Amino acid sequence: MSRKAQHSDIAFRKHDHRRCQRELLSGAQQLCARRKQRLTSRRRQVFEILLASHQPLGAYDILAAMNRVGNLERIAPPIVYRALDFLMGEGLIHRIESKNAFITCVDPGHRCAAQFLICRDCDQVAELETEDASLVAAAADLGFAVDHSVVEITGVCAECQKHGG
Amino acid sequence: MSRKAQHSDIAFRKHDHRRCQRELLSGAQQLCARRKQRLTSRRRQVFEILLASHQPLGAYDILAAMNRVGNLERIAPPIVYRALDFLMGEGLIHRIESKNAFITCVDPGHRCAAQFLICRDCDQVAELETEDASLVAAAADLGFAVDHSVVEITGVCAECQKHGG
DNA sequence: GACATAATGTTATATTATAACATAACTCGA
DNA sequence: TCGAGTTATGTTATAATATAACATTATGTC
Repeated sequence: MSRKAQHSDIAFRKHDHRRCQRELLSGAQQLCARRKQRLTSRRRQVFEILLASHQPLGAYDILAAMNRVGNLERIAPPIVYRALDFLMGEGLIHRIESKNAFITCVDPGHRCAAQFLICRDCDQVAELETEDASLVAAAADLGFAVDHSVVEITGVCAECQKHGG
Repeated sequence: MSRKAQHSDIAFRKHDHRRCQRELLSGAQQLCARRKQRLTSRRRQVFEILLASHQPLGAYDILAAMNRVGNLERIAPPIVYRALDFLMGEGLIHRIESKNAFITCVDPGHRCAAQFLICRDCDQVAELETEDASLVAAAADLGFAVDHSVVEITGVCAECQKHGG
């Protein structure tokens, strides 16, 4: 079994999510510091909301979480979208196109195109970082210069297959 | 060079688009007839608008095209979305998630997961039908049952690289 | 033709995302 | 430390995408 597979199934296995969160947060802080980018409190707030979630969240879910904190402020959409743009720009989160949602990157800094396995039952997402050699080859054949790739596989994870029937 | 590549680059090469359209339309009619599905005039209208386009179109672009025909009727969004749902269900068109847009399938009936190369300059899309073996293997490793896959590669096609600089 | 079903039409509204501009906060050199 | 330039945040309004719910019409079948 490949390293990728070991890596990939984090979302589909029990693990210490608390620790996972702490590590990703401090990793993000270090990464931003190294790049002279500012992980401001708003940006961190959005990042932490995503970290705390086991599922991808829509921008308005994040917005609701921010407004739910019982305080007086009423956050508006652009604030969330701007924080999301920043976090995506730094590779700290990914956008799941087929769900209009966002999720933390399991391995920021490691700049390889991500691929996602999305369970339509439990809504969890596993991030892989395999590379599709045949697709890369086909693109090269056509002289197509790749910028960005979206690979999102929807289905049912092993756990949900057991339970769901 | 593989069959896929010969197939795939249709969108990025000169070809007889008229003939291409005619063939896809009659193919769609035959396919629906065989399946006892009704390619009604509304559905065909939407399909033809997509066929006539060299680019993916948003639902509201299609809507505008339908309302532009100088006649009195004012079509509303659900009509378009329902036709799109039908056409997707029959595999006659694809949805491009990263653009919220729709495009005709170059090879309906051939039920293999499609992959797209999307030029961000000219907005044209090449449909490939390669299969990502490593991803399929990774999914199998995890016991993940694949339902549907979205593979969308954005970049710049060969033609636009020449012109654009 | 009468019934059941499928498709279309209509109205209203939900969901996702951004434009445009005002204010505040940080940075850095004088 | 002041202030000019820049970056980030806040605010308001609205654009773009998509669906719910229900009324009407068309189609197929007996």
